[in-house]
Amino acid sequence: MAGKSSRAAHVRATPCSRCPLRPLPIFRNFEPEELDFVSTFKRGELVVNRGSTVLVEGSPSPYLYTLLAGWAFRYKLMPDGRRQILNYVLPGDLIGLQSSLLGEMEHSVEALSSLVLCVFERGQLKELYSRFPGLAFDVTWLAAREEQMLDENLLSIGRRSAVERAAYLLAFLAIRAKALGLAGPGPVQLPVTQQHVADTLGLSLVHTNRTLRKLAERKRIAWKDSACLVLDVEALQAIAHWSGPSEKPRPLI
Amino acid sequence: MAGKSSRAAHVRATPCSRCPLRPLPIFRNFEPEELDFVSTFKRGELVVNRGSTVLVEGSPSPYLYTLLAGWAFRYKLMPDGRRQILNYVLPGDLIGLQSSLLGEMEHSVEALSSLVLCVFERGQLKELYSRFPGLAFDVTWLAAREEQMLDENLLSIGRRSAVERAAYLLAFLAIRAKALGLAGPGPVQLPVTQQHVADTLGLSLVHTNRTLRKLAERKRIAWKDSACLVLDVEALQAIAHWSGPSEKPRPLI
DNA sequence: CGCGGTTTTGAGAATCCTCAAAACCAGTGG
DNA sequence: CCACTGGTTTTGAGGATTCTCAAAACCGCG
Repeated sequence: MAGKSSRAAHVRATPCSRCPLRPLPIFRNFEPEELDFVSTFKRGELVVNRGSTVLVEGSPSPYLYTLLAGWAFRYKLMPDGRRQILNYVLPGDLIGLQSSLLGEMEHSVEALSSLVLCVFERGQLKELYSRFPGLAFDVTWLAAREEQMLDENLLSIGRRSAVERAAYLLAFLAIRAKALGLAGPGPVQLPVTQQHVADTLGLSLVHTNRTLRKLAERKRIAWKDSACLVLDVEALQAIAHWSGPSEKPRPLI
Repeated sequence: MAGKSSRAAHVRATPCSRCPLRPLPIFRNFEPEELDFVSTFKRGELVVNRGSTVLVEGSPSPYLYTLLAGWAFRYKLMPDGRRQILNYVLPGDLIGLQSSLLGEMEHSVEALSSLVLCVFERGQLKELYSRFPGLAFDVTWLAAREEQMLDENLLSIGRRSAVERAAYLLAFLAIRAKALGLAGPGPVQLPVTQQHVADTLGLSLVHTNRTLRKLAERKRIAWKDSACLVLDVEALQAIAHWSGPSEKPRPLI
C-alpha cells in the first residue's frame, strides 16, 4: 500500500534563472532581487523514483521542497492501514511547509512518477521572511491556496455522490495539469491508478471501478496504461456541478 | 438553511494589551513592539448574533478577523443546497485570510453563538509582512495549522465509519474548547445541533441522529438544550482511532 | 512462461439514504 | 393560561448506495 522508502538522491544544479517553470504564464513575475535570493535559498535538486516516499508522516523534515517536474500525492494512513489521499502535488507546488512551521509532518508524500524537486533548507525560511516580505507573502499565498483546494475536496467527499466525486476529481486534476502545460493538444493524461482514485474519493476499489466505468461508457474518460485519459473536462465539471477554479497568476518559490 | 445576513455591527474598544485571550498558556508570548503593532493593526471590534453570516462565499471581504469570543463555522454550499461544514472557528482563530490573499471567499462563515471579532483591514496585511516578519510567520503558521485540521477531517470523512467520524469530531471539538478554557471542570458543551454534526460528517440528519444515539447510550456524550455534552473525550478518541493533536504554543494575531 | 500489479465482474450483505410522521420544547401572541 | 409556531430530536420502514469477499481477466516485464 505505502511505497518503498528508497530515495535515490541525486543532486544537479539548474539555476533558478533558467527555471523551466517560471516562464509559464500562470506564474507571477519576480523582481530580480527576489530571484537572486531564491537562487541562494535553493540548496540543490533531488530526483526520486516513482513509488518513493518523499516525506514521511511523523518525522520532522529538515527540508522544504518545490516540485519542479512530475506528479506526487499527499496522504494519511490510519493505524489499520486505511489510506486517504488528501491532494495531489504538481509542478510549482510547495511541500514540507507544515513540518517547517509546526514541527512534524502529519502526512506523507509519495511520487506518482519520477520527480525533480528543488530543495530548500528549513532554517532559511526565517531569513526569507525577514528579508523578502513579498516572498513571505507568497508562501502564505500558497498555503491559502492549498487550503482552498482542501475545502473543495472536503465538499466533494462529504456531499457529492460517487459519480459526482469522480467527475470532480478528474476534472480538477485535468485543469491543473493543463494550466501547467502538461498536456499536449490532445486529452490530458493523469498518472493515477484506480486504487489512487478510490483512496482519494473515500470509496472502495470495486465501487470506484464501476463508477469510472460509467464515465468511460459515456466517453468522458478512458483508461490506458494504468493512467486516466480525460476526454471531456467540461462534461465532467457539469456532472460534478462544479464551475472550476478561479486561476490567478500565482507565485513560485 | 443559511442564516440571516443581518449583521448587528457594534464597535467597542478593548486594547490588545488587555486581550482576554492572550494570557492563556497556549498562546505564545509577544514582544512589546509586536503587541504595539497589533494594537494599531486592530481597527475595532465587531459583535454579531447567533445565526448571522460573517463572511459570504463569492464576495471579497475587505476585512480580516480574529475571533475573540464565541463559536462559528466555515461551510460551502452546492447549487442545489447541499451543505458541507469544513471546520469550526474558535477564539484565537483567524478568518478571512483566503479573501485577503486570493481575492474572493470560497466559503462562508456563520456564527453558532454571539461572537466578538477583532477587525483588521485587509490592506494592512502587507505592512505587517514588511515590518514584522515574526508576525508574518505567525500568519503562515495559522494557515498551516488550518490545513492540518482539514487533512485530519478529510481522512475522517473519507475513511472513517459513521460512529468513528462522529467520535472524532466531538473529541476534536472538545479538546480544542478545553485548551481555550471554554469548559469548566465538568464536561465540555459544544453549541451545535445534530444538523450541524450531520453537515460536518457528510451524513444525513437521520443517520447522524442514530449514530449519536449510540454514543449517548454508551454515556460518551449527552444532548442538552440543543448542544452536545462531551462526557468522555478519551473514549471518543479510542473509538475514532485518533491519538489527539500535538498542541504547541501558538500565535495569536 | 510465470509473476505482480491492475482492472473487471458477480453476489450477498452492511451501511446509509429518503420519505414520513411523531414527540418534544422554548418562545410568542391571543 | 393556552394554543400555536418553528426548530430540534426521535422513530419507523423501504430502498438506494456502497462495501466486502472472491475470483477471473488482462497486461507488461523479466
